[in-house]
Amino acid sequence: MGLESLDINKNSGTRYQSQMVSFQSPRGAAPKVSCNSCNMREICIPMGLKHEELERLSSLIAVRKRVKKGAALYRGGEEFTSLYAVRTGVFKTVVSAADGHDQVTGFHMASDMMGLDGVHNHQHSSSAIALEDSEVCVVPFGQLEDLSHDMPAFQHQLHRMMSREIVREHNAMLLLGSMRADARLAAFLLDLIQRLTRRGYSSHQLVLRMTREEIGSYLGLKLETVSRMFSKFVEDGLIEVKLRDVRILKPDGLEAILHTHH
Amino acid sequence: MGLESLDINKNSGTRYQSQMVSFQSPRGAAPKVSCNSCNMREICIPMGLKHEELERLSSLIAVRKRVKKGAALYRGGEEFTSLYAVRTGVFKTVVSAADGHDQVTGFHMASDMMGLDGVHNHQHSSSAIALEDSEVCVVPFGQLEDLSHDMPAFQHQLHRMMSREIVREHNAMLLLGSMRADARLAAFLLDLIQRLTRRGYSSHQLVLRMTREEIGSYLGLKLETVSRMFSKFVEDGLIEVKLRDVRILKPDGLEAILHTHH
DNA sequence: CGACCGTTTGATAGTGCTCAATTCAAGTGG
DNA sequence: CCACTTGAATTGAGCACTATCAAACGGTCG
Repeated sequence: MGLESLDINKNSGTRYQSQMVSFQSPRGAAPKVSCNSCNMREICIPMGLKHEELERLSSLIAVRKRVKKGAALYRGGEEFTSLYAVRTGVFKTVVSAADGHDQVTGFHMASDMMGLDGVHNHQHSSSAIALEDSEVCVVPFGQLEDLSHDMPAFQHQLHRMMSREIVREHNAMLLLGSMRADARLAAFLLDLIQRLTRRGYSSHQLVLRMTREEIGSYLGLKLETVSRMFSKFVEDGLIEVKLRDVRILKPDGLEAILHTHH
Repeated sequence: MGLESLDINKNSGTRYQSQMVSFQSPRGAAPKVSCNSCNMREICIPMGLKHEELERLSSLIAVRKRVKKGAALYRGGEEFTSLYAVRTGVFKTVVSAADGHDQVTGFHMASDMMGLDGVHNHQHSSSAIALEDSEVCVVPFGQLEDLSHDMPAFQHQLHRMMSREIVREHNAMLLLGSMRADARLAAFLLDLIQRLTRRGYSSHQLVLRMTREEIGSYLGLKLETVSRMFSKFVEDGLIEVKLRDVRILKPDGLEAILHTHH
């Protein structure tokens, strides 16, 4: 199921992913960037690119940017200039309805791309908020298009990323349009675990970086309902929950919920 | 609100849009294609392109394809080779859940693009079904990428289309995640009318090309609920409904529903 | 004309929301 | 260091909304 998500323990070890940040540079500075040495290169933009292409991509991504917890990387309505690849930390993206009420459209962790919705109309139609102190790679979109002119493989990679976003949202629509509360939360947890596992984290333990309310907003549920579903899963012995800490005891049990009720 | 939709009367005149098809060619044949002479060129792919660029695009789109009512243009799982621009008629796109149960992800009318979800993984992740006898322009994606190499404006146009799809789905998520049944249907009707108006059709009258069940699938509601909401709008004097024929009496009244309830 | 599909409408049940109170964790300031 | 504050999460009770089951109607097309 194409959902989005949070962050978690590295295997059963330390809680924060500080080990993923190989160096700390002065606040707000622009550290030298190399996609070659980034341990997300296998699943980030560089995926499948040749060495020379990777070099040129690195030269493009000259800037990283730090975003403190609660701060916005960009906001709806602002001019669109760049895409952003999450390097460390977690973000939520939210769209605002006419009445000012927000809805979370995704959670984004290391290697995830943000900002694609801004290409149309050259302004962001959503906001990206850091759920913890985070760092992103800044990818100027104009230069990205220039670069892709004479690098077909790279151009195609860009198209695949945009298409993946579309597929992901199709799945989100399927979830919002046809699943019950328990199935929504089960799908959410399974998606989360899957994405974390792909990044080398534990496949049975995770730390939620977002509130129950944010989960509910993403799943189309109220925060009380999310809390109740967590409690139900605990009662059924499927998971263990201590606030933001979640341990998956029976992944198959969660999987089964997706197929119950139609 | 970025929804999707059906088809309708041309102003208050004839019901079908046969006048939009300037010539009829033999069944299954590949009629000569010219974006220049297509009356959708202002809002289709060609939007904003210069004359020379338009010529090269036309040469790319050498084939049109007819799809009979109820038939599939493509199905989930099939190999992805081309994008499709609706020329006449209406389509629905549907994704299938693991349990075989479907969900409509969009309705597509003249000038709308379909198939973008197939770029990722090179296979279609949804199906496109014609809701009436229709015709599409076939756009081979590989050639489209080739063409965009040396035509920056064209490349950017492609990116904007993909981004627009993402924005549209964000709005669909907002609808599915936070609106009540009446607001969903009101948003659906308003989106429909807006899209039809942009294409030169009446701004207050339309013909639904899809069933109540398909509308419900798209809006995350059961067909009975859709029917009841129609009846409620009629009672309130907002619209007139005679099966598939809908007349919008008070657009502002529908608009107001979007803002009621929080 | 009859069969069938789509639509409408009614009665009832269930799911998730609303409102409200309580617990818990993590600050903050005296 | 503890009292206080604040924000998040849990839990309960009642209700609103939508789904479900069922029946009847209507339009279309063989």
